Amino acid sequence: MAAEPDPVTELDFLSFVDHAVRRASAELPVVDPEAMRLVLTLSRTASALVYDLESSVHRPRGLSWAGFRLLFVLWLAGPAEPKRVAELSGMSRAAVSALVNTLSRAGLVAKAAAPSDRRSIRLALTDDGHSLITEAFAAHNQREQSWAAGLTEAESGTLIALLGKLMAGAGTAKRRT
Amino acid sequence: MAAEPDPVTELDFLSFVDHAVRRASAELPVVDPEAMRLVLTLSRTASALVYDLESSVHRPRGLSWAGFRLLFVLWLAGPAEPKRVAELSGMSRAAVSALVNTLSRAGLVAKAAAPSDRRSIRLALTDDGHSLITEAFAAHNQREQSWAAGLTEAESGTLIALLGKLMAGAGTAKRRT
DNA sequence: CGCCGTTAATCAAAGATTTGACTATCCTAC
DNA sequence: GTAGGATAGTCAAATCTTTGATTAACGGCG
Repeated sequence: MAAEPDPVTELDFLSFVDHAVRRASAELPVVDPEAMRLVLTLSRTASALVYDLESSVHRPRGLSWAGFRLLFVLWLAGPAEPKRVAELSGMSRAAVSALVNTLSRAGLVAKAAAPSDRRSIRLALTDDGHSLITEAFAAHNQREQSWAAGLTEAESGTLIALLGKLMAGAGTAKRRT
Repeated sequence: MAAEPDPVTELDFLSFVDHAVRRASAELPVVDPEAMRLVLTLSRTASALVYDLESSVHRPRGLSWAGFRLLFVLWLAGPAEPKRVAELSGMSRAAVSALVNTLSRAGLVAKAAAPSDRRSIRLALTDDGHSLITEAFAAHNQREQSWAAGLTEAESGTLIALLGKLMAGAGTAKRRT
Protein backbone atom coordinates (compact mmCIF):
# COMPACT_ATOMS: atom_id res chain seq x y z
CA MET A 1 0.00 0.00 0.00
CA ALA A 2 2.66 2.44 -0.96
CA ALA A 3 1.70 4.98 -3.59
CA GLU A 4 -1.81 5.98 -4.58
CA PRO A 5 -2.14 5.79 -8.36
CA ASP A 6 -5.47 7.59 -8.14
CA PRO A 7 -6.52 10.95 -6.85
CA VAL A 8 -8.28 9.34 -3.94
CA THR A 9 -8.92 12.68 -2.42
CA GLU A 10 -11.48 13.66 -5.01
CA LEU A 11 -13.68 10.61 -4.98
CA ASP A 12 -17.30 10.72 -4.00
CA PHE A 13 -19.77 8.07 -3.00
CA LEU A 14 -20.41 6.98 -6.58
CA SER A 15 -17.04 7.26 -8.30
CA PHE A 16 -15.43 5.40 -5.43
CA VAL A 17 -16.77 2.28 -7.11
CA ASP A 18 -14.31 2.52 -10.00
CA HIS A 19 -11.39 3.05 -7.72
CA ALA A 20 -12.45 0.26 -5.38
CA VAL A 21 -12.81 -2.31 -8.13
CA ARG A 22 -9.38 -1.53 -9.58
CA ARG A 23 -7.70 -1.51 -6.21
CA ALA A 24 -9.32 -4.71 -4.96
CA SER A 25 -8.51 -6.57 -8.16
CA ALA A 26 -4.90 -5.53 -7.83
CA GLU A 27 -4.66 -6.69 -4.23
CA LEU A 28 -6.71 -9.85 -4.56
CA PRO A 29 -6.29 -11.45 -7.99
CA VAL A 30 -9.03 -13.92 -7.14
CA VAL A 31 -11.64 -11.17 -7.21
CA ASP A 32 -14.24 -11.07 -9.96
CA PRO A 33 -14.37 -7.36 -10.85
CA GLU A 34 -17.68 -7.57 -12.69
CA ALA A 35 -19.53 -9.17 -9.81
CA MET A 36 -17.97 -6.70 -7.41
CA ARG A 37 -18.96 -3.74 -9.53
CA LEU A 38 -22.48 -5.06 -9.89
CA VAL A 39 -23.10 -5.48 -6.18
CA LEU A 40 -21.41 -2.23 -5.25
CA THR A 41 -23.38 -0.22 -7.78
CA LEU A 42 -26.64 -1.88 -6.88
CA SER A 43 -26.33 -1.45 -3.15
CA ARG A 44 -25.15 2.14 -3.41
CA THR A 45 -27.85 3.14 -5.86
CA ALA A 46 -30.55 1.57 -3.71
CA SER A 47 -29.16 3.19 -0.62
CA ALA A 48 -29.15 6.63 -2.22
CA LEU A 49 -32.68 6.07 -3.49
CA VAL A 50 -34.06 4.99 -0.15
CA TYR A 51 -32.29 7.78 1.67
CA ASP A 52 -33.72 10.33 -0.73
CA LEU A 53 -37.27 9.02 -0.45
CA GLU A 54 -37.13 8.73 3.29
CA SER A 55 -35.73 12.18 3.92
CA SER A 56 -37.71 14.07 1.33
CA VAL A 57 -41.07 12.33 1.60
CA HIS A 58 -41.55 10.32 4.75
CA ARG A 59 -39.62 11.98 7.56
CA PRO A 60 -41.45 15.26 7.00
CA ARG A 61 -44.69 13.34 7.55
CA GLY A 62 -43.45 11.74 10.73
CA LEU A 63 -42.92 8.31 9.18
CA SER A 64 -39.76 6.25 9.26
CA TRP A 65 -38.89 4.17 6.20
CA ALA A 66 -39.99 1.07 8.08
CA GLY A 67 -43.21 2.76 9.14
CA PHE A 68 -43.96 3.65 5.54
CA ARG A 69 -43.31 0.10 4.39
CA LEU A 70 -45.65 -1.30 7.00
CA LEU A 71 -48.51 1.05 6.12
CA PHE A 72 -47.81 0.39 2.45
CA VAL A 73 -48.22 -3.35 2.92
CA LEU A 74 -51.42 -2.97 4.92
CA TRP A 75 -52.74 -0.56 2.31
CA LEU A 76 -52.15 -2.85 -0.64
CA ALA A 77 -52.52 -6.29 0.91
CA GLY A 78 -55.48 -5.42 3.11
CA PRO A 79 -55.85 -6.37 6.77
CA ALA A 80 -53.35 -9.06 7.69
CA GLU A 81 -51.62 -10.83 10.54
CA PRO A 82 -48.25 -9.57 11.79
CA LYS A 83 -46.53 -12.68 10.47
CA ARG A 84 -47.63 -11.98 6.94
CA VAL A 85 -46.88 -8.27 7.22
CA ALA A 86 -43.35 -9.18 8.31
CA GLU A 87 -42.89 -11.42 5.30
CA LEU A 88 -44.22 -8.92 2.81
CA SER A 89 -42.38 -5.93 4.22
CA GLY A 90 -39.08 -7.69 4.87
CA MET A 91 -38.97 -7.02 8.61
CA SER A 92 -38.57 -9.36 11.54
CA ARG A 93 -41.70 -10.18 13.51
CA ALA A 94 -40.31 -8.42 16.55
CA ALA A 95 -39.75 -5.28 14.50
CA VAL A 96 -43.32 -5.42 13.25
CA SER A 97 -44.57 -5.86 16.78
CA ALA A 98 -42.66 -2.82 18.03
CA LEU A 99 -43.56 -0.72 15.01
CA VAL A 100 -47.24 -1.57 15.27
CA ASN A 101 -47.22 -0.25 18.83
CA THR A 102 -45.87 3.06 17.59
CA LEU A 103 -48.24 3.30 14.65
CA SER A 104 -51.14 2.17 16.77
CA ARG A 105 -50.39 4.84 19.35
CA ALA A 106 -50.33 7.35 16.49
CA GLY A 107 -53.78 6.15 15.47
CA LEU A 108 -52.70 4.88 12.07
CA VAL A 109 -53.08 1.13 12.59
CA ALA A 110 -55.68 -0.83 14.54
CA LYS A 111 -55.30 -4.24 16.15
CA ALA A 112 -58.22 -6.64 16.30
CA ALA A 113 -58.68 -10.29 17.10
CA ALA A 114 -57.69 -12.63 14.29
CA PRO A 115 -60.59 -14.52 12.72
CA SER A 116 -59.60 -18.08 13.50
CA ASP A 117 -56.39 -18.15 15.49
CA ARG A 118 -56.44 -16.74 18.98
CA ARG A 119 -52.64 -16.57 19.11
CA SER A 120 -52.65 -13.99 16.39
CA ILE A 121 -54.17 -10.60 15.70
CA ARG A 122 -55.45 -8.81 12.65
CA LEU A 123 -53.81 -5.53 11.68
CA ALA A 124 -55.66 -2.95 9.62
CA LEU A 125 -55.30 0.68 8.64
CA THR A 126 -57.47 3.19 10.43
CA ASP A 127 -59.11 5.92 8.40
CA ASP A 128 -56.31 8.24 9.40
CA GLY A 129 -53.79 5.62 8.39
CA HIS A 130 -55.45 5.23 5.03
CA SER A 131 -55.47 8.95 4.44
CA LEU A 132 -51.84 9.26 5.40
CA ILE A 133 -50.55 6.40 3.29
CA THR A 134 -52.42 7.48 0.17
CA GLU A 135 -51.21 11.05 0.51
CA ALA A 136 -47.68 9.96 1.36
CA PHE A 137 -47.55 7.45 -1.43
CA ALA A 138 -48.68 10.03 -3.96
CA ALA A 139 -45.70 12.16 -2.98
CA HIS A 140 -43.50 9.08 -2.86
CA ASN A 141 -44.45 8.16 -6.39
CA GLN A 142 -43.87 11.71 -7.60
CA ARG A 143 -40.32 11.37 -6.38
CA GLU A 144 -40.01 7.94 -7.93
CA GLN A 145 -41.01 9.46 -11.23
CA SER A 146 -38.27 12.05 -11.03
CA TRP A 147 -35.77 9.25 -10.47
CA ALA A 148 -37.18 7.16 -13.30
CA ALA A 149 -37.09 10.19 -15.58
CA GLY A 150 -33.38 9.60 -16.03
CA LEU A 151 -34.15 6.49 -18.04
CA THR A 152 -36.18 5.90 -21.18
CA GLU A 153 -39.19 3.62 -20.89
CA ALA A 154 -37.31 0.84 -22.62
CA GLU A 155 -34.35 1.20 -20.31
CA SER A 156 -36.59 1.17 -17.29
CA GLY A 157 -38.21 -2.02 -18.49
CA THR A 158 -34.85 -3.64 -19.11
CA LEU A 159 -33.61 -2.64 -15.68
CA ILE A 160 -36.66 -4.11 -13.97
CA ALA A 161 -36.32 -7.32 -15.94
CA LEU A 162 -32.64 -7.69 -15.12
CA LEU A 163 -33.24 -7.06 -11.43
CA GLY A 164 -35.95 -9.68 -11.51
CA LYS A 165 -33.61 -12.14 -13.13
CA LEU A 166 -30.89 -11.38 -10.62
CA MET A 167 -33.31 -11.95 -7.78
CA ALA A 168 -34.66 -15.15 -9.28
CA GLY A 169 -31.22 -16.51 -10.06
CA ALA A 170 -30.02 -16.04 -6.52
CA GLY A 171 -31.79 -19.09 -5.20
CA THR A 172 -29.53 -19.03 -2.19
CA ALA A 173 -30.73 -15.65 -1.03
CA LYS A 174 -31.93 -15.94 2.52
CA ARG A 175 -34.80 -13.92 3.86
CA ARG A 176 -35.28 -13.06 7.48
CA THR A 177 -37.80 -14.95 9.55
CA MET B 1 -23.99 -23.59 6.99
CA ALA B 2 -27.73 -23.21 6.83
CA ALA B 3 -27.98 -21.67 3.39
CA GLU B 4 -31.38 -23.04 2.52
CA PRO B 5 -33.07 -21.63 -0.55
CA ASP B 6 -36.51 -20.27 0.17
CA PRO B 7 -38.16 -19.90 -3.22
CA VAL B 8 -41.59 -19.53 -1.67
CA THR B 9 -40.71 -16.31 0.09
CA GLU B 10 -39.08 -14.87 -2.99
CA LEU B 11 -42.05 -15.73 -5.15
CA ASP B 12 -44.29 -14.26 -2.52
CA PHE B 13 -42.32 -11.09 -2.77
CA LEU B 14 -42.27 -10.97 -6.56
CA SER B 15 -45.97 -11.53 -6.82
CA PHE B 16 -46.55 -8.89 -4.18
CA VAL B 17 -44.84 -6.34 -6.40
CA ASP B 18 -47.27 -7.12 -9.21
CA HIS B 19 -50.20 -7.01 -6.88
CA ALA B 20 -49.04 -3.77 -5.27
CA VAL B 21 -48.55 -1.99 -8.56
CA ARG B 22 -51.97 -3.01 -9.83
CA ARG B 23 -53.68 -2.13 -6.60
CA ALA B 24 -51.99 1.24 -6.16
CA SER B 25 -52.72 2.23 -9.74
CA ALA B 26 -56.35 1.38 -9.22
CA GLU B 27 -56.63 3.42 -6.03
CA LEU B 28 -54.52 6.34 -7.14
CA PRO B 29 -54.86 7.00 -10.86
CA VAL B 30 -52.08 9.55 -10.65
CA VAL B 31 -49.51 6.83 -9.93
CA ASP B 32 -46.87 5.97 -12.52
CA PRO B 33 -46.78 2.16 -12.40
CA GLU B 34 -43.46 1.84 -14.17
CA ALA B 35 -41.61 4.13 -11.75
CA MET B 36 -43.27 2.36 -8.84
CA ARG B 37 -42.26 -1.06 -10.09
CA LEU B 38 -38.71 0.11 -10.70
CA VAL B 39 -38.16 1.47 -7.21
CA LEU B 40 -39.90 -1.42 -5.53
CA THR B 41 -37.87 -4.01 -7.40
CA LEU B 42 -34.62 -2.16 -6.91
CA SER B 43 -34.94 -1.57 -3.19
CA ARG B 44 -36.18 -5.06 -2.48
CA THR B 45 -33.44 -6.71 -4.55
CA ALA B 46 -30.74 -4.66 -2.87
CA SER B 47 -32.19 -5.44 0.52
CA ALA B 48 -32.15 -9.18 -0.14
CA LEU B 49 -28.62 -8.94 -1.46
CA VAL B 50 -27.29 -7.04 1.51
CA TYR B 51 -29.09 -9.29 3.95
CA ASP B 52 -27.60 -12.36 2.32
CA LEU B 53 -24.06 -10.99 2.32
CA GLU B 54 -24.28 -9.76 5.86
CA SER B 55 -25.69 -12.93 7.33
CA SER B 56 -23.64 -15.42 5.36
CA VAL B 57 -20.29 -13.62 5.22
CA HIS B 58 -19.89 -10.85 7.76
CA ARG B 59 -21.88 -11.75 10.87
CA PRO B 60 -20.02 -15.06 11.20
CA ARG B 61 -16.79 -13.04 11.31
CA GLY B 62 -18.11 -10.68 13.95
CA LEU B 63 -18.64 -7.79 11.55
CA SER B 64 -21.80 -5.80 11.04
CA TRP B 65 -22.62 -4.58 7.54
CA ALA B 66 -21.56 -1.09 8.57
CA GLY B 67 -18.37 -2.41 10.09
CA PHE B 68 -17.53 -4.19 6.87
CA ARG B 69 -18.17 -1.06 4.83
CA LEU B 70 -15.91 0.99 7.03
CA LEU B 71 -13.02 -1.49 6.85
CA PHE B 72 -13.63 -1.81 3.12
CA VAL B 73 -13.24 1.92 2.63
CA LEU B 74 -10.09 2.12 4.70
CA TRP B 75 -8.70 -0.87 2.84
CA LEU B 76 -9.24 0.59 -0.62
CA ALA B 77 -8.87 4.29 0.00
CA GLY B 78 -5.99 4.02 2.42
CA PRO B 79 -5.71 5.88 5.72
CA ALA B 80 -8.21 8.70 5.89
CA GLU B 81 -10.00 11.12 8.15
CA PRO B 82 -13.41 10.24 9.60
CA LYS B 83 -15.11 12.88 7.47
CA ARG B 84 -13.95 11.24 4.27
CA VAL B 85 -14.69 7.77 5.51
CA ALA B 86 -18.23 8.92 6.23
CA GLU B 87 -18.62 10.31 2.70
CA LEU B 88 -17.22 7.24 1.00
CA SER B 89 -19.09 4.72 3.08
CA GLY B 90 -22.41 6.56 3.15
CA MET B 91 -22.61 6.89 6.93
CA SER B 92 -23.08 9.94 9.11
CA ARG B 93 -20.01 11.29 10.89
CA ALA B 94 -21.50 10.35 14.22
CA ALA B 95 -21.98 6.78 13.07
CA VAL B 96 -18.37 6.61 11.93
CA SER B 97 -17.25 7.97 15.26
CA ALA B 98 -19.17 5.33 17.19
CA LEU B 99 -18.20 2.52 14.87
CA VAL B 100 -14.52 3.43 14.99
CA ASN B 101 -14.64 3.07 18.76
CA THR B 102 -15.95 -0.45 18.40
CA LEU B 103 -13.50 -1.43 15.66
CA SER B 104 -10.66 0.22 17.48
CA ARG B 105 -11.47 -1.70 20.64
CA ALA B 106 -11.44 -4.85 18.53
CA GLY B 107 -7.97 -3.95 17.32
CA LEU B 108 -8.97 -3.60 13.67
CA VAL B 109 -8.61 0.14 13.22
CA ALA B 110 -6.08 2.55 14.67
CA LYS B 111 -6.50 6.26 15.35
CA ALA B 112 -3.56 8.60 14.95
CA ALA B 113 -3.11 12.34 14.82
CA ALA B 114 -4.01 13.84 11.47
CA PRO B 115 -1.04 15.23 9.56
CA SER B 116 -2.01 18.86 9.38
CA ASP B 117 -5.29 19.44 11.19
CA ARG B 118 -5.42 19.07 14.92
CA ARG B 119 -9.20 18.93 14.92
CA SER B 120 -9.08 15.73 12.97
CA ILE B 121 -7.59 12.27 13.25
CA ARG B 122 -6.23 9.75 10.80
CA LEU B 123 -7.86 6.34 10.65
CA ALA B 124 -5.97 3.33 9.37
CA LEU B 125 -6.30 -0.44 9.34
CA THR B 126 -4.16 -2.36 11.77
CA ASP B 127 -2.44 -5.51 10.53
CA ASP B 128 -5.27 -7.52 12.03
CA GLY B 129 -7.77 -5.26 10.33
CA HIS B 130 -6.03 -5.72 7.00
CA SER B 131 -5.98 -9.50 7.38
CA LEU B 132 -9.64 -9.57 8.32
CA ILE B 133 -10.88 -7.37 5.51
CA THR B 134 -8.94 -9.19 2.80
CA GLU B 135 -10.14 -12.55 4.03
CA ALA B 136 -13.69 -11.33 4.49
CA PHE B 137 -13.78 -9.63 1.13
CA ALA B 138 -12.57 -12.75 -0.62
CA ALA B 139 -15.56 -14.59 0.82
CA HIS B 140 -17.79 -11.61 0.11
CA ASN B 141 -16.77 -11.62 -3.53
CA GLN B 142 -17.32 -15.36 -3.79
CA ARG B 143 -20.88 -14.77 -2.73
CA GLU B 144 -21.19 -11.85 -5.14
CA GLN B 145 -20.12 -14.17 -7.92
CA SER B 146 -22.86 -16.63 -7.09
CA TRP B 147 -25.39 -13.80 -7.33
CA ALA B 148 -23.92 -12.51 -10.58
CA ALA B 149 -23.97 -16.02 -12.00
CA GLY B 150 -27.68 -15.59 -12.63
CA LEU B 151 -26.91 -13.10 -15.38
CA THR B 152 -24.83 -13.34 -18.53
CA GLU B 153 -21.84 -11.04 -18.80
CA ALA B 154 -23.68 -8.83 -21.24
CA GLU B 155 -26.69 -8.59 -18.95
CA SER B 156 -24.50 -7.77 -16.01
CA GLY B 157 -22.85 -4.99 -17.99
CA THR B 158 -26.20 -3.62 -19.04
CA LEU B 159 -27.50 -3.70 -15.50
CA ILE B 160 -24.48 -1.83 -14.18
CA ALA B 161 -24.78 0.76 -16.92
CA LEU B 162 -28.47 1.32 -16.28
CA LEU B 163 -27.96 1.66 -12.54
CA GLY B 164 -25.20 4.18 -13.24
CA LYS B 165 -27.51 6.13 -15.48
CA LEU B 166 -30.28 6.06 -12.91
CA MET B 167 -27.91 7.34 -10.27
CA ALA B 168 -26.49 10.03 -12.52
CA GLY B 169 -29.91 11.15 -13.69
CA ALA B 170 -31.11 11.68 -10.16
CA GLY B 171 -29.09 14.82 -9.70
CA THR B 172 -31.39 15.76 -6.90
CA ALA B 173 -30.46 12.72 -4.86
CA LYS B 174 -29.29 13.93 -1.51
CA ARG B 175 -26.46 12.32 0.37
CA ARG B 176 -26.14 12.38 4.10
CA THR B 177 -23.66 14.69 5.76
C1' DC C 1 -58.99 -36.51 26.70
C1' DG C 2 -54.36 -35.06 27.37
C1' DC C 3 -49.37 -34.81 26.10
C1' DC C 4 -46.02 -32.38 23.55
C1' DG C 5 -43.67 -30.42 19.72
C1' DT C 6 -44.78 -26.10 16.81
C1' DT C 7 -46.01 -21.69 15.90
C1' DA C 8 -47.49 -16.67 17.00
C1' DA C 9 -46.74 -12.53 19.29
C1' DT C 10 -44.39 -9.98 22.73
C1' DC C 11 -40.87 -8.55 25.93
C1' DA C 12 -36.15 -7.41 27.44
C1' DA C 13 -31.48 -6.29 26.73
C1' DA C 14 -27.92 -4.97 23.69
C1' DG C 15 -26.33 -2.59 19.68
C1' DA C 16 -26.74 0.86 15.89
C1' DT C 17 -28.08 5.09 13.74
C1' DT C 18 -29.79 9.79 13.50
C1' DT C 19 -30.27 14.61 14.81
C1' DG C 20 -28.81 18.34 17.35
C1' DA C 21 -25.78 20.37 20.63
C1' DC C 22 -21.00 21.20 22.19
C1' DT C 23 -15.93 21.79 22.18
C1' DA C 24 -11.78 22.51 19.77
C1' DT C 25 -9.48 24.06 15.83
C1' DC C 26 -8.90 26.31 11.41
C1' DC C 27 -8.79 30.23 8.35
C1' DT C 28 -10.25 34.37 6.10
C1' DA C 29 -11.05 39.32 6.54
C1' DC C 30 -10.30 43.14 8.80
C1' DG D 1 -3.12 39.59 15.29
C1' DT D 2 -7.39 38.75 16.13
C1' DA D 3 -12.54 38.26 15.76
C1' DG D 4 -15.99 35.50 13.66
C1' DG D 5 -17.77 32.12 11.00
C1' DA D 6 -16.96 27.52 9.27
C1' DT D 7 -15.53 22.87 10.04
C1' DA D 8 -14.08 18.31 12.58
C1' DG D 9 -15.08 15.00 15.86
C1' DT D 10 -17.78 13.59 19.78
C1' DC D 11 -21.56 13.21 23.02
C1' DA D 12 -26.47 12.71 24.40
C1' DA D 13 -31.22 11.53 23.70
C1' DA D 14 -34.55 9.30 21.00
C1' DT D 15 -35.76 5.53 17.73
C1' DC D 16 -35.27 1.19 15.63
C1' DT D 17 -33.74 -3.36 15.03
C1' DT D 18 -32.05 -7.82 16.34
C1' DT D 19 -31.58 -11.95 19.16
C1' DG D 20 -33.16 -14.87 22.68
C1' DA D 21 -36.49 -15.90 26.15
C1' DT D 22 -41.43 -16.03 27.53
C1' DT D 23 -46.33 -16.77 27.26
C1' DA D 24 -50.24 -18.44 24.86
C1' DA D 25 -52.52 -21.24 21.58
C1' DC D 26 -52.72 -24.79 17.98
C1' DG D 27 -52.91 -29.60 16.41
C1' DG D 28 -51.37 -34.36 15.74
C1' DC D 29 -51.13 -38.73 18.08
C1' DG D 30 -51.59 -42.14 21.49
